[in-house]
Amino acid sequence: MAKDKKLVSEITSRDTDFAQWFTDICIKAELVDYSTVKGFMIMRPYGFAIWENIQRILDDKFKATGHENMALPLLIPESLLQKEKDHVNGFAPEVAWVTHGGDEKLEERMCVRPTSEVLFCDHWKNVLHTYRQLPMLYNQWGSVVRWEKTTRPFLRGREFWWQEGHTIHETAQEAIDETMQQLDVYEDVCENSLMIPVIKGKKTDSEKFAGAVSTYTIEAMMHDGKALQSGTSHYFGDGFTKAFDITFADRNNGLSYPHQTSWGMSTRIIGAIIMSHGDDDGMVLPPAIAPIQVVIIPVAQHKEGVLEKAKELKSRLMKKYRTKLDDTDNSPGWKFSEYEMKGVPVRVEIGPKDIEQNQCVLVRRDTREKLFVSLDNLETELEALIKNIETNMFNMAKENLDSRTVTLEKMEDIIKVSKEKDGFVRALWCGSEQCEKQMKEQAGLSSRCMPFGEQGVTKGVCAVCGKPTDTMVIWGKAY
RNA sequence: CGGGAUGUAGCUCAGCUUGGUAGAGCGCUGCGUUCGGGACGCAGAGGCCGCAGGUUCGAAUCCUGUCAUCCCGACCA
Repeated sequence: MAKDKKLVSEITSRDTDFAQWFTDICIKAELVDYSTVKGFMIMRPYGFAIWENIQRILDDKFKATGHENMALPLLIPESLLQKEKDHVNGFAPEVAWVTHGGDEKLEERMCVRPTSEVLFCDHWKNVLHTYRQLPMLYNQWGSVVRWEKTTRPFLRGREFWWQEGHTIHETAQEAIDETMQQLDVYEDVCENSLMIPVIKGKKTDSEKFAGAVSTYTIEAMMHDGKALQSGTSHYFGDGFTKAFDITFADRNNGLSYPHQTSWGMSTRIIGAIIMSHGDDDGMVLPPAIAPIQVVIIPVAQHKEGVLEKAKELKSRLMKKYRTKLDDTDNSPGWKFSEYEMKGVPVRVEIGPKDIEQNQCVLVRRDTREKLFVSLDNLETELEALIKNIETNMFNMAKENLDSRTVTLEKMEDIIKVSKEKDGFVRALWCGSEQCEKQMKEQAGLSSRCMPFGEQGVTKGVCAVCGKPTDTMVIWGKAY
């Protein structure tokens, strides 16, 4: 059969309507369901299993770098939210308010946390006394609420699940190092576990977190050329700790304000996985986070010996992989499509013909290539195949990123290119908010980040106003 | 928050113009035949036609209101 033919008619073709394709996958692959409250999604077991696997990887890395998990209240009294001026201005317009307890009106209304900076500050104020307690390296797994006007599964919801790391440090430098370290953790997880290449950099002032001194980001490019912020790390300096009057006895027996960070990654990353790797037949999941890594499909399972052999393979593979044997009475063709839609990295087919020849068929999800493998070296072949799949997934995503990134100098070229197709534009910027605004109005592009490393090193003039500058910016359309 | 559209079975929708017993496909249940790319036959279950008023002998259908959802813009992890 033709390789480019779409197998599953229920999924809209990716090139026909990318947004609809994405929604189809979320629903058909049973990742989420809509709830009766707009913007609040139900994460179904398969979708949640993906999140659990991501959580595990992140959590291990947080623990390895000395962080501890804890849990803070869901509600924030209005007076507490008000304490840091920039922060409240940024979040107040989009919080949900609790005004009553039972039938009784509350003395002070409380918002459902949109993020927990002020809660951590309120806590630190009580427990921090001496430099000997620093740093405090905390993380919280939970959900937050932001009353968004438009919502989409994973990408934007009124409630979303995430982790938020919050730390305080004795010195500014220590906090800055922490900010960078956690950004590197996110980069590592994206590139080495999720197989999504990212661009690491700093946000411009207009794009930074409300209340932060500086915000850092990893930006990924989706298959349609749009950007998705995949993780952020903020350096707060002592802005919050001064606003909350958090002090400690320092090494000279004076009172000092600690320096603070926060960093987060959310279930939005699942959207990034879908939109980076998926194709017309459904998801393509990175093996590291796939709830099912290997699915065994018996062919003609009613025939003698087939199911027994399939079970035997399952018990062998279970030792190393999350393995599922589908012995329901759906047809093999139905099963093929089902697990392709769900993005299972490797399918093992075993039927009477295979058993005769002591072999099985391995089919990789990313390329759909078939491999006939002797049952004697199944494990070694499978291990190599999975490595190969991971490399290929990263390379494909990288190729998309590279081929859709252009470096431009003149505004007219930027306008022209951004009208033709979505992608990243590298262009110099003088640093003024005015020019950033103009880029948005004329070319429809927002600044994604000022990239680190080689990407950022250059000299020339601002693409908008022509002033000399050495600040490179990645511009793009964002989700 | 502005502009547009849509609410009928679990899902996708037909029926509404011209009022008169609630429909199809897919999915679901049961039995049988199948099984190497979403198999087939037969039998079944499933509905407050978004909600509230009104007109009428009679409303899914006409009128008014209301709620919800989706798309496009402005705002956003």
